[in-house]
Amino acid sequence: MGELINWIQYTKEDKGYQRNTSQNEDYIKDKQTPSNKADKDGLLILISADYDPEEKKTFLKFYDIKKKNIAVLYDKLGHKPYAFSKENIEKLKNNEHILRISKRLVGLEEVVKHDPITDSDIHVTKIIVEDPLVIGGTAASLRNHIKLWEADIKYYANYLFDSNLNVGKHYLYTNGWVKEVEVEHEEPVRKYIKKYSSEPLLVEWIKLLSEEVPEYRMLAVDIEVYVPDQTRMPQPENPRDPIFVFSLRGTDGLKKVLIYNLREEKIDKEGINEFSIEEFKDERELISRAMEIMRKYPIIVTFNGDNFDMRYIRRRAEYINFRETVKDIRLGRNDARIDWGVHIDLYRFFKNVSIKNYAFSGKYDEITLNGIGKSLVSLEKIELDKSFDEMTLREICIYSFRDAEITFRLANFNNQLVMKLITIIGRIANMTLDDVCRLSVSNWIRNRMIDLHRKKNYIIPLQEEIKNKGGERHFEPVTKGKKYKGAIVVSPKSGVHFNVYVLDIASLYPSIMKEYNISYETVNCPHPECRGNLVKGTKTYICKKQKGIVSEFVGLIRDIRVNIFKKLAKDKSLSKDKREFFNVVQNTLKVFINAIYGVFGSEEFFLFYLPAAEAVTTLGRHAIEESISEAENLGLEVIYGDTDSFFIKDPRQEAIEALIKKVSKKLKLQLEIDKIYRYVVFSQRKKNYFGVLSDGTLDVKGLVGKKSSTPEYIKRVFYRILEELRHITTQEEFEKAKKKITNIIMEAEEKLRKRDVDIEDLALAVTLTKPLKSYTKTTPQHVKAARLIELSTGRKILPGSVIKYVKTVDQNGVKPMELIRNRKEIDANKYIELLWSTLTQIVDVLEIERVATAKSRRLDQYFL
DNA sequence: GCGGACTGCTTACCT
DNA sequence: ACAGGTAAGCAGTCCGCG
Repeated sequence: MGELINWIQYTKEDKGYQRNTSQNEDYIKDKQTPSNKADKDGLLILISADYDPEEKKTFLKFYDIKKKNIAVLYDKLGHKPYAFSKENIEKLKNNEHILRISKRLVGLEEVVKHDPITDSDIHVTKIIVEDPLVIGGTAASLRNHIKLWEADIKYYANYLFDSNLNVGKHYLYTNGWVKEVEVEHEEPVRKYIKKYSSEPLLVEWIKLLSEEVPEYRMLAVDIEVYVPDQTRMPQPENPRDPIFVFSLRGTDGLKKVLIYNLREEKIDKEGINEFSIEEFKDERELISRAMEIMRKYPIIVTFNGDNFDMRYIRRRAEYINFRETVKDIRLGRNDARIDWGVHIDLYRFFKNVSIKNYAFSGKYDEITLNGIGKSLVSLEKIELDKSFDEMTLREICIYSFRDAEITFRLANFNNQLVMKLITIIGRIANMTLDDVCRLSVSNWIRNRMIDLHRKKNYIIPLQEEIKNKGGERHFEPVTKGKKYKGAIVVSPKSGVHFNVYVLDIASLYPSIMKEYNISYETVNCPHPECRGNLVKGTKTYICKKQKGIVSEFVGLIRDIRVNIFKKLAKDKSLSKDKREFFNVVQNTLKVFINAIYGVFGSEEFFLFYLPAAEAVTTLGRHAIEESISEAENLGLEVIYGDTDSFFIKDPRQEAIEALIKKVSKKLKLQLEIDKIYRYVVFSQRKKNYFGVLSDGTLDVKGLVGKKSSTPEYIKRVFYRILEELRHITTQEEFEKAKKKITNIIMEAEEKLRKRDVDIEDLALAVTLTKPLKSYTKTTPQHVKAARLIELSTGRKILPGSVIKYVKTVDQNGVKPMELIRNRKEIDANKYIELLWSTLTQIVDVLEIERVATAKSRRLDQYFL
């Protein structure tokens, strides 16, 4: 391995490990405080772990804060892979499958575990083996032949849980061991640690989450492959085309393009000062040099490197008999990891819906380098109007470097916000950074739940065991195909309403899970004495004796967020940077809190239990119904409600305060004023309205004019109308605005009729959500358009791509944007209909009417 | 053979 | 591979109609 991994020799020599059966022995020998804060010698942060199949050991990857390198440490505890069986030892000893693997069997041990479902201690057999593959991963593995518990947890994850290690935590290295280290905290943090000193669990979390996240040394990498005829994309699994460009951009200021000059072209470097160019005469030299540079960086960042860049490098090197040079790139089925550090694939990270919607509040919608770059760091790809064949190598270098630059900026903007996020998620989930950036929120939560089970010595139940608890479904879901009934939506009172307060129940579902002790083991628990503790309107009962593991976890992280990190984020005695950091922490906690209910309500989730999920929504419906009726008792007028929030028209201040008190007392839930509208406009449709908030900002919900698929032209008319409405403060002003709005509509319609609109602005943009082949039941318009693109250009349209098409007068009725040649093809009437149907949603309520039919209409035939 | 009523599919949104 | 509820447009089907 590389020169940078200084400590590997300490550990690799240490082969004579002993078997250690005590599963809870600390890796950490003792606690230590660094004598001097400035001296960061040996101060490490755990960021990753993996299993070395040759050494048959787990190794840990630490980020060395001072050296800004990776330190690798191999296992010294003699930890071994294992799983549990409920058969007793004697019986197992003679089991044919155990006999079959006896050579790789380390031992069988009887251990006591707590079974959360029966709430009792049970004796199980721990099957300890030499190699994780004995447990799972091959056809012959034990878990495919005998019933095992905890047999589908990655071995290195197991290792972290059992060794009491936590990803993202600081450790101190001395004499071949790492020790847990007490890092210094700032005064406000210390204050909280003191305040909650009677709750050790809470203190642990405060400490863990407030530790500093280092500034990582990283390198962004992007490669280009030379494909002679542009018709095909380079395929890593068939790497017949040469890699000819590596663009590299590092946090230390490195800006380099390495190019294999396969055309023997004189590259014009004049005026390029953004980066330097290194030329190579041979592809192998290029790859060697690129790998040499890459190995100097502990963190490699790519955009889609798992399935393209890193994979192609490895496969191509193998293809040209150059495997040795790239053997420290390890390809998995769906990922590419690097032995010398951590490879972060930003494509995987940004694709994650929790990241997209919660961490970045949906600021980007297209998951491409261009789309995300544009939205988050205001840098776009260089547009290509010709193929590499037709470009000079100079042009290709500039093009390629831009990609590396965007990737670099995505990883580095806002003080490495993305890396902070990944690290904090790693801390909360106790998951390696490699896994955090590749896996979804359900895996993050699963990982932490497994850790919590281990720490409580709970055996993790099988999905079938949870299902076998039984318990019926009590309410038919409203939506066909759903598993259980969800939230309620109260029909809006249509019309214009001034001075409207929106109240919402603070984190409704998580609060319910916490307050009502909802967890897979506490809902329909085994204790006869809890059977009377029913969820209203159901036969579901909830445990009164034990605190549920899920409930406890939600409660804990919710408390930490609300009581500590939200406050730290606003603590003026802290520096701006610190406050921002704590704000990222509290937002990351929010991601978890928001996702927990959904994850536990998902059938695939390993702790899914339908009666528990149903109990949450049932209690949620009660909560909002009770809140609304309490509001009405206080003489408040409720004009709309959805799930956890309701709208009150022109309320008395005291009534609101009284309501908040009442709900807090009666339901143990916190009502909050979410927002106040100067006015809000409802049609009769649910989840569709707009309003102007007290600070004058426009708030549009659900209306067609807001949808990403609506043509730009119609959107613009829509927002122009709303802009007219935005300034209105009184009923009288409404009347005046109506005239203006009518004019806007008439003008827009006239332009459409004359087809006096840019074709691009008429495109509907609809996402293809699955492969073209799998639309068998119907052929939606965007599918028709996508097929036309494939037919005429030969380009393959993949799921996730946004299809832009226009409505035409030909027999298809649609045509992809890029194939339109003539304005005459456009079906103007369809667009006029579309315009009206979009605007109806705002205009209806304002009593602006559309009178004549499309054909006979003239401008003066509109009236108010 | 045609058109309206209806159902189902698909997407994008809200909480 | 986090949930359910709602709106809207369109595709496809059924049914009545001398």
